[in-house]
Amino acid sequence: MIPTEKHAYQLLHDGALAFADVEQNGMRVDVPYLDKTIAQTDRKIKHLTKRLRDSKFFAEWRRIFGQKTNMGSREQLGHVLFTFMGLECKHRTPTGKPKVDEGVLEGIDVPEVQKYLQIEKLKKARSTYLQGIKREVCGEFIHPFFNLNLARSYRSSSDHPNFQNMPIRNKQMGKLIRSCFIPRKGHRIVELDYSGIEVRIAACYHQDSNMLGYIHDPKSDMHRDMAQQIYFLTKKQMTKEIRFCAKSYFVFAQFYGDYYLNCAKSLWDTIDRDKLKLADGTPMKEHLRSKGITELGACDRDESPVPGTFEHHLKFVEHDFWKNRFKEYDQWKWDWWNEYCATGEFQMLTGFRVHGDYTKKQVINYPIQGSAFHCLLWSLTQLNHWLKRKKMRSCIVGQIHDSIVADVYESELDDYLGMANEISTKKIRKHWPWIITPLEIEVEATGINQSWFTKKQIEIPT
DNA sequence: TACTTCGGCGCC
DNA sequence: AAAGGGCGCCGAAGTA
Repeated sequence: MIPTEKHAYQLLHDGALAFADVEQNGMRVDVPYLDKTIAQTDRKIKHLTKRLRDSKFFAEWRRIFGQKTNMGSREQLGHVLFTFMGLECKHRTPTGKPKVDEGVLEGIDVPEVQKYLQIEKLKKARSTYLQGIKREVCGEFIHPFFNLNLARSYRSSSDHPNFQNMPIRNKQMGKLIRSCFIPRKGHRIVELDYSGIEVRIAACYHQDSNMLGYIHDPKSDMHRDMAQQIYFLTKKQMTKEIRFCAKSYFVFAQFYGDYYLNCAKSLWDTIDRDKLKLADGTPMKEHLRSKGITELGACDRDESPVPGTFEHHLKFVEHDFWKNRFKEYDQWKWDWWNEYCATGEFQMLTGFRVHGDYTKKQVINYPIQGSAFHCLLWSLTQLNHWLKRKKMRSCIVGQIHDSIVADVYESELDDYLGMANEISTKKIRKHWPWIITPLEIEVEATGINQSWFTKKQIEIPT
């Protein structure tokens, strides 16, 4: 069956009804913890702010801005650093003002600037998350909205509060915020994720033979191979951290349409920031030096890269990536774009006919992002339907693009996981035969009555 | 006071 | 040839 627009409509209709259930279910909040944490964070911010205010650095700041002094203003901080202290401003925003973001400030060797960053992190936690959650608490639940009508890519979005951007990468911040969320009594929070769904769905479009090889062969690993090539490593020298860097800053960046200059720079900066080492402990920069690479390079798009620089190497890696390794994927991107240019529209595998004014990257990314999300949406809808039909105590409480968050009753865990696995990896492929790649899920769960922060990977019962 | 824009930052 | 895809929310600053 080739999906048609009618099926596409039905997907969103049923999805919207399922989301209404999810919104009504809501996520339980540990209100005493939330209140305690707001007060605590408040105190921390006040304390750190006072210390910064008493510094010589801030006296200078106040001398410059007088009555208008505002410690929360990055623009003012940038002015102090780049105009009055004479530091070189290397990065500007699209409107030409000095960039004063975390990346820039981290590279400035002034203790007060590092204090400022620490305060800003806490303010983000307080305003966007702690107070944002508090504002929406009703009883002891929040009921975030999940929208199907806002994202141009045909994904979903979430608001009031946005459930799809709760901190997790920064462990400290993740703990602070995710500890706010707890399961219902006698339940666990169970989160299932599609593994690499975008890569797999992309392959359903371009059908690149090398990519399909990677997806089908469990012993192969695209990110590991790219890490080895980027950093000149043998399999034995690899670490998880190195693989993660290659995956985030090269492979995914390339898939989204980035190019070697940005990739080279972020990969290079990460080496020092994360203190990357080989498996045997050799520092990464020392290793690269032994391979003849001593510096990043100018990263100026008007100058061609100099041999011996990391930038020059990455240009080669990028070329090899698209012209050798994944050349059929590369060809598909052009064919897909040209087809759009000729007809003014493209059709997603999930049946959406998309027309309008789009850039090349949008034309290439939307069908992949959109269809990948639609797999999640279809699975969530089926799973929700099953939970209701069986009158189970477990319920779905949220969704994050490629994952489903549920509040699962102790004795229903195995049934829930069995059915979730059945629907999201097997039934979906009967429903959509265009999915030519295997789909897999991973599951993380908290202990009974434990907060979302404590989730750990668990096995899916067979 | 109400609104918009910008820069920034959290997530996939 | 150009040069990071998709979201929502925050505070600062400017305008009406």
